[in-house]
Parts: sequence; C-alpha cells; structure tokens
Amino acid sequence: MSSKIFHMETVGQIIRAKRESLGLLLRQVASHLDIDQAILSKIERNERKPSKDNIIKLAEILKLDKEDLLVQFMSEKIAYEIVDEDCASKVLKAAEQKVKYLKSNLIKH
Amino acid sequence: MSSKIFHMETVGQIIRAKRESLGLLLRQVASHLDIDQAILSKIERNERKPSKDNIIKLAEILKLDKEDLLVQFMSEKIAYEIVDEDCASKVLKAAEQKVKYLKSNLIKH
DNA sequence: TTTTACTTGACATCATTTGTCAAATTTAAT
DNA sequence: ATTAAATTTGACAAATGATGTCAAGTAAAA
Repeated sequence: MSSKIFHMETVGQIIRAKRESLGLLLRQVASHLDIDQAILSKIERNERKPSKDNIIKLAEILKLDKEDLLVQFMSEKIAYEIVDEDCASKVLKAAEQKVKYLKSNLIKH
Repeated sequence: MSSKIFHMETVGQIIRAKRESLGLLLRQVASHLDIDQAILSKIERNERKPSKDNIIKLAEILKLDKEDLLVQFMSEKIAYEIVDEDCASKVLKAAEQKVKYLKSNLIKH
C-alpha cells in the first residue's frame, strides 16, 4: 500500500515562488504580461484566474517550462469545474475517450 | 490487441434520437425546458451548447438517465476545451490528481 | 398545395472574464 | 519611528461569451 503525498501547488503559488526567487517585482512581471500589477497580485493569491496568454508570458519571463505551466493551468481549471460533481471521475474518463476520438478523426471544427 | 469501436455520439445526437423515438416535437420538448424551439434545434445539431439546466430537464422529459447525460455533457465540454492541446492527456491526468486532492481536503471555498 | 415541423440568422440580455485605477495596507530601509 | 517601496484591496469599466427571443425561411408530410 503506497500512498504518495502530492504537493498540489497552485499555479499562483508556483509563479509567486519563482518570481520571488528571481527577485522580480510584481510591476516588472506584470508589465511583461501587459496587465496591471493588481491582477498579477490577485493571480498569485488565487483570487483571479490567469488567461492563457498570461500563462504563456509568465512562463517566458519566469523561465518556467511553458508546457508544464499550461498543464498546471488547464488541469486546475478543469478540476475546479467538476470537483463538485460526484461523477467527476467518470467525466474525466469519458473526456479522455472523447479526446482520443476527436484527435483520431482530426477534422478541425 | 483489442481495439474497441466507440460510438461517440454527441449529446445532441443522443437527445434528437430519443426525442424522435418518443415521437415528441421540438416545440413540446423546448417548452418543458422553457426555451425557444430554435435553441433546442441548434442544440440537437451541435450548433449551440446546452446549459446544465437544459440537460437536467432534457433527462427528465426524455426519460434519460440524468447522471449519464450530465457525464456526456460535461465530458464533451472538457474534450472540446483541450482537444487542440498536444498535452491534452497530461492535462486530464493532472486534473484527476487535483480532483482527488480537492475532494480529500473537502474545505469548501 | 397547404399545413406542420424544423432551421436559420439577426438581434437582445445578462453573466463572466479581463482589465484599469487609486487608495489602503504591509513590508523594508534609513 | 518615519519614510519609501511593494503589495493588496475594492470600485468600476470594457469586452467577450452564454443564453435566449423572434420572425422569416426551408423542408417534409398530409
């Protein structure tokens, strides 16, 4: 019986930690994202959700792996969307099948 | 090597098929949902997405299993959200972990 | 061909997302 | 302790997306 402990850092926690470790100010990072520092402050404290564009630019300036950060971001979004459903696990499994199906029939739109 | 064939009916296809098999008219079903039949027509042809409320009332009037239909609905939504990402599979796996984590730490909001 | 059912597109309304700004608070430096 | 810098907060605004109405068009059935 192996039970792993997961950190489950939020995107906000990840970027705050990295920003601070790089010694950057909110205003510096925010200006690279083209947003007000108020938003970035909120994003870091999980009070607001970043846009996809925010994430991409954050990965750039904070030297984080873009794909990793996007995965964090999107999975977090999905998790919050379905966590209140008791069929959350079914939903994810079904979604996996649908994605496979859609990708194999690569007819865009 | 077993490869299953999945139907992958959309929610739209499911409800149109069931409505027709019950001999119900768009206008009859739509009125039960409290929406214009135009919307229902579009939902059935995947031109518009149903709301969650639509789904619940559809399950009622069409005698479909409510949870099944909700799973179809939500998984479809998620699948379309991420199908264009090449890390779609990673996202779903990460989402599963996060859901587990969130559910185990059942501190609402 | 006339009626009935469905589809289409233009538009309306409302909620959510995404952002700005300035004042208030907190943290750090002198 | 004061000041200066950094962060946080809340009120607001604009843009976008979700959800719906309506009426005119098309297709199917009688």
